[in-house]
Amino acid sequence: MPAEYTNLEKQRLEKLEQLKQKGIEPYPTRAQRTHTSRQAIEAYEAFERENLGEAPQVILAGRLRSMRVMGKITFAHIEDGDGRVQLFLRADEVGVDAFESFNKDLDLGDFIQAAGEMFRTRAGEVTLKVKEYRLLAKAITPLPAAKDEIVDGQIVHHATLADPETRYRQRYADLAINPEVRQIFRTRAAIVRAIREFLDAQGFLEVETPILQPIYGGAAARPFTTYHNQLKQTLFLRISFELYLKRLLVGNLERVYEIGRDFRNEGVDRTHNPEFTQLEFYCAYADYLQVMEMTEAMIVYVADKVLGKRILTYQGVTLDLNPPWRRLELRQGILETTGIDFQAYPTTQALAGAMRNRGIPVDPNAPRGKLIDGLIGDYLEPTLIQPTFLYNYPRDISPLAKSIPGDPTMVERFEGFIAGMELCNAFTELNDPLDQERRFLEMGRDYDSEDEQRHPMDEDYLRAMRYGMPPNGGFGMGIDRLTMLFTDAPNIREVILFPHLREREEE
RNA sequence: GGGCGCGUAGCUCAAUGGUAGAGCAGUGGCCUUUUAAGCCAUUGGCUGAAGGUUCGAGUCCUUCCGCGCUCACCA
Repeated sequence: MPAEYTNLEKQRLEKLEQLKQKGIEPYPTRAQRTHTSRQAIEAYEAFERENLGEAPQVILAGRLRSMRVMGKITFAHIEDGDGRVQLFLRADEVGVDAFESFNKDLDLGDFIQAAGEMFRTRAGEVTLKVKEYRLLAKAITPLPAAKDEIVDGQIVHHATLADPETRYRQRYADLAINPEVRQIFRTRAAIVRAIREFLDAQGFLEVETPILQPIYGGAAARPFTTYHNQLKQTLFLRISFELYLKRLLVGNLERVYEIGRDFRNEGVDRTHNPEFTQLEFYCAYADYLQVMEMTEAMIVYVADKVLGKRILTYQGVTLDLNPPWRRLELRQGILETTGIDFQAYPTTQALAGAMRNRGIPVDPNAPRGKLIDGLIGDYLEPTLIQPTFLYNYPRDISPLAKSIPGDPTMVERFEGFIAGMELCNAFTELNDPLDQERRFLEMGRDYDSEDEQRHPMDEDYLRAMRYGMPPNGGFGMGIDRLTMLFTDAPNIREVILFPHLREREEE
């Protein structure tokens, strides 16, 4: 079904026709460029500084972002990957026809290349004096923002694309006109790069494990389901990497990590997207306290590398990433925020009673661990603004973590919180195959009775563990949320290029 | 899924139930150092969709679609 063109698009299609009639190919196959905008400006400044003989001759390429036609001369700006540079055209230098065509046939948003000599205008801007230019690609649809200026190197928008729906659905347009959006994704890439550097330097091996899995596990989320036609097999998109990465420890790979996509068929909100990027690493012979220290070191390494600072502002709040982070025992934290010492209420009923006494609503179907988890989310998590490790969790919400010696009800697990947001989750990994089997069975029983969601028994994982798994510490962290912190993004969608939105009927 | 809010020109936004407007960009002019260039003129709308109330609906009511916030859900 052909697109319905707007009036503005029809005008541009007419210009396209006029160009063709003049023998100008609106989408030539090849382009030329000798300098980026920044390189050209730097080359000219070097020429000025060092009194070189001749001003630099350059060919620049980029997108036309502004045009000021003033009779026999025209000023314009093109934008490329490095920034913007001004073009200056004079009818008597480019030729009258080419000059007229530049003013009439080109539009904001078109890609062009321009050749000439760099100079500095009276107003002081380093500018390309165009001898020749060539259209590289005609834009039919106008970019949604048209007016902005550059003040002290900062782009000030006077009109912009603000509607979040359009920004996310047409991210290409958002990126094309909002340089700060491009910057978010450069920062995101830098974060991932820095994490790799940090882990690689410590002898970790980066691996890739299956995304399509016959049995999902490693987290408590509902999965997406799919189907392999030829194998006639139902498959799940992974909800975590954990069980596959720990199999690798059985295989004598002592330190492994993976950075990749997880998929969870759950609600969508400010901090949750159905697919998100996760880092998980597993480190043989480490426990959760060592992982805690690694976490601090890694985050600080990334902050130094990416931001060049360890104190950042997130949504108006100053956050200090300098280690050591606050360490707060979960039991103590819940006691302080709710007045409930869950250790004093060892059964679901006793804990539920204590909660009701304090006016805290209780889900009658929730087991004890879920009640405690609820207290964390509702009362504790919002108070954890500065980086905090919450540690020692109840066993029954942590089926893959190892018990604390001498306390079978609790496990060696911590979660890292910043800005009231859960950032990471780690534990001393359970490596006792018999205990693990018991936990799986308990979970199956639990989920059978209360949850509609059954956690499948992963027999191959148990078999792997029976071969012997070294004691190890494991770690998981959401890259999207770390990027939110580092880019001061209020919403996870700001840091995902193409966030999932409900499908909309077009036309 | 519940509650609240929003949806008007390409973009950003106006418009007591009474003729749908502005700025920007677009179009036509003038202009040889501008930079949100300026000046003159001017095009552009199925007001998210469908019903209803009314003499009359962008505005009130109902349903639907989409987005945002929020609650619920979410080891």
